[in-house]
Amino acid sequence: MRADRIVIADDHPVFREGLRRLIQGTASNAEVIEADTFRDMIQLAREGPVPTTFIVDLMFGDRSVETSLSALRLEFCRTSIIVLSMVDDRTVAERILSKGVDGFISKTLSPREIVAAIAAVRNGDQVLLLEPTFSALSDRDDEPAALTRRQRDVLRLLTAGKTNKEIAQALQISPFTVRIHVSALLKTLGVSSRTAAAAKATAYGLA
Amino acid sequence: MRADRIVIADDHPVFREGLRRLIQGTASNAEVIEADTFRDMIQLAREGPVPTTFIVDLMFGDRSVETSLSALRLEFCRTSIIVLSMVDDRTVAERILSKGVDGFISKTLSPREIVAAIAAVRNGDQVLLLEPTFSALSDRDDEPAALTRRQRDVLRLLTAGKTNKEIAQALQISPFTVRIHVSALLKTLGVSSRTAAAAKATAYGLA
DNA sequence: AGGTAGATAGCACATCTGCACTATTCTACA
DNA sequence: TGTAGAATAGTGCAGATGTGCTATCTACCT
Repeated sequence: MRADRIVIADDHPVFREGLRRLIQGTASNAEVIEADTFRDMIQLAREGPVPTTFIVDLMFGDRSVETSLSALRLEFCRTSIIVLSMVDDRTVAERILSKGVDGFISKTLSPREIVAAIAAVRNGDQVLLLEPTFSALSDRDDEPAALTRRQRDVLRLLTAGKTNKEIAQALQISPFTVRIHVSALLKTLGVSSRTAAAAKATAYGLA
Repeated sequence: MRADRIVIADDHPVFREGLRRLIQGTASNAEVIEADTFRDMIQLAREGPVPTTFIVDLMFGDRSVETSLSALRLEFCRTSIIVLSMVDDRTVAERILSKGVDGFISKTLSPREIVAAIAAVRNGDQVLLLEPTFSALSDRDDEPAALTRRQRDVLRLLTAGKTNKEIAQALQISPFTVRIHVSALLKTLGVSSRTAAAAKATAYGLA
């Protein structure tokens, strides 16, 4: 069994240190690395073996790392990502989780609960979400990037790795038409290549 | 809130029916659809609104649906996929989970536990747990498709949607060299386009 | 010493892709 | 009944992509 390699990123040294001690108390063989900025975390993660877990504070100063999570998820596909947050906002949590993060944990929980949640992600190899007062989830129909039905059809097949010709065949339309849809959805998604679109679709759970 | 649309695929009518009743007992407004083959499930899923949850038996007769799960995950990105299995094998579970499935639940658990696990996935939008005796996870170093180190570097960036030029810049090598690596990894992965490679990498947890 | 494999770099060629432009048809909506 | 938006189909063009070739350098194995 490969040793766990856990990278903690938080700009509060006290909290970070406390978390490190808590983790090492339950997983003594784990290698725990601390970073006080998101950038440092990436830097440290790229050195040496791929980390098994990221534990990231959502806010650094007044800046949220939310926009960087998709890229993090893409670059470290096999690493568990756990986001810690001071806020308990449900919509924020759902938005974060939709980026492919494995856990969203409130810092307001007790240390024991936080550690238990982290351990669950690490041991169970999956996901979980916390928040004390979560009940039902929202309708999910939150703006899927304003793609038309046909564009979504195309995006789905594109994300599956199909070429324009294959998409045309699958949807029984002309390859020319497929290109129109591809161009349109690239513009909407704000990217300039189909592979980037596929990456974004995967990261955001679109398609 | 959109109604849940749950598709159950299992070749044992009794189990299927029991599961349906259990689910409707806890989520009375859910639309539950039954299929007795994997193929039927896909067929039913493609008709009407996109399902919110798939609950799939791992084995149909003596045939495993394992190889079809990646395709399922790709086609239904926003649908929770839960795999049920008679076997408790840890390595099998991990292999299945690595395909992007949201849950792996043993049929040997009590009905109440199964329903709770399914409800957790459905409500929590993430979440899943499984197997009573899971402890540590394996080393994860199971043959990453025999790609070289450099090819993995390239694949990782490629999967993130980067162009050859961007990859070259990121890795500080020539675009020509990037193309060599791309060509090589395409051949190894058995695909013929970068987007297909990205799809495969995402589905198989490579990169 | 010789052989193999990986990483590097380049060239040439055919194809694919993304974009700009035009144009027709159909549906929904005011 | 227009009008707007979506889907359809096409052409032309520039740039990106994938493949096949050659070639050098390093590391490792026999």
